Amino acid sequence: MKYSPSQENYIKAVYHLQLESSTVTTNALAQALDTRPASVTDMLKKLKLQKLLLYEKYRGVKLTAEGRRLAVQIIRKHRLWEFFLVHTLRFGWEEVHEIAEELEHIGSGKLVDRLDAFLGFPQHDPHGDPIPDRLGKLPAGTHSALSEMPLHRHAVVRGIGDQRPVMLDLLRDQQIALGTKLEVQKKFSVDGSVQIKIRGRQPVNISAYAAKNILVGYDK
Amino acid sequence: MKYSPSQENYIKAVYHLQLESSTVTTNALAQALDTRPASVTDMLKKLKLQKLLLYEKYRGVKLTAEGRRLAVQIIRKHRLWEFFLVHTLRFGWEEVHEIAEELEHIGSGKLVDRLDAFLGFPQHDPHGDPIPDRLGKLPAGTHSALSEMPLHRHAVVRGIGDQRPVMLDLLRDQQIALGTKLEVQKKFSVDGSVQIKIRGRQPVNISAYAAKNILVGYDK
DNA sequence: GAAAATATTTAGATTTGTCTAAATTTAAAT
DNA sequence: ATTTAAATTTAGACAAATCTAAATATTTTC
Repeated sequence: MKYSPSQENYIKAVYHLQLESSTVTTNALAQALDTRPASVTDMLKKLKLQKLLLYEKYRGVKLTAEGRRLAVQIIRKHRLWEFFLVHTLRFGWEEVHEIAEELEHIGSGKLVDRLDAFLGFPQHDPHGDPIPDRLGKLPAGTHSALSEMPLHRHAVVRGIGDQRPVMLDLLRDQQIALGTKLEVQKKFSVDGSVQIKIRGRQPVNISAYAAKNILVGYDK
Repeated sequence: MKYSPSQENYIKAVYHLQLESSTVTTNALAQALDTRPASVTDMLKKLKLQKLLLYEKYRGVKLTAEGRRLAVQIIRKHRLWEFFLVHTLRFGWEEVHEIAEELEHIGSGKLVDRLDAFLGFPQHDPHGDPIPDRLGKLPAGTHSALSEMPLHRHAVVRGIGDQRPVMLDLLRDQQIALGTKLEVQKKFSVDGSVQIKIRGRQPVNISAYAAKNILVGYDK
């Protein structure tokens, strides 16, 4: 199936927003896509017909398996092109996003796969974001900041960014150490803080700064 | 100014057709663009408003200087991407046209120029067609494909694109060699073949493929 | 739990690029 | 020089993606 750039942008936006809260609102989409809520409603109806997402009016929206598959392929293209722009064409990492927004809509699957091979199957783009492989799988045992974690994904603390005593002090206080298993339950967009759950304990809040410096790994 | 892919395709088509006969008809465009004559008329009106072409109803169409500039930039992108696909990503030369049709509409001018530099400023694409430089100049007079020649201009064979024995065999048969002086008398749009005249001989026909791979020089 | 505030959807319009069918102009043929 | 044929344009319609303004739901607040 072939989708328009606009449709692809909607699917991608839903995917990204779903990482922050599992069902996505019309307004959030309108803001992310720089468009009007009414336009979002219109498009959601079309995407629902194409079975790319589940949508009940006033109830928000979720991707179907097919929608997720599509989103991941678009993200794969985006990140591979960014890698290409920075490492092959020597663009600065700040300039590549906009160009990749266009390139990600180029159709040919063979093109992406050849590009992937040419680049040496990179696992992370220039911003540190993981690049899905041909089958949509993220690099195994990925490290990413706690602040970047999708909700409810089980993860293990693998490293600490800021290792100053003040930071380690905070971690000790919260009983977080290498190997601690946790999941993000909620994200507060006001200040970027996250609420995490560790089995057998009460949920606790972690500031945006700390969350950026707690590196976690997860499988699949 | 930013133009839609559709507008760019029209401009490109006019440019190519103008090489065959200096004013271009509605029907020829409809055929080239695989669309209806009525749609062509509609679009020509819009492109005229944008001053990309000169159009008087029933009288056919011609590019303005600005239209020509745009066409050359699109062709530049197309051919650079084709070169990239064949030489960097190792596609076969038959498969690249379709993908380049999409890539040529990517906006960023910086992207094209970086790509050009990365590829080593190639002067001809994998089909032997000349690649305009950043300023729209074709590789210095000396190397233009026979297929790109305007009618009745005197030229001299300066190089051969495809140098395989099968090609050289054809050239020997037609008594065409480096230094042969010729002119194009007619172009057949059906198959892209050209009729050439060499002084003291009968006119002969050269296929589109061969014409693209016979590189000729002419002064100014 | 009703009123106020916010979020979402509908209704109707607009723009871009396309189409079909009919009308008109130009070119070709007798 | 008419008539016929071919090419081109107009008129009116349609789908995609968007918008504004108004109507309706939902959520929040008191």
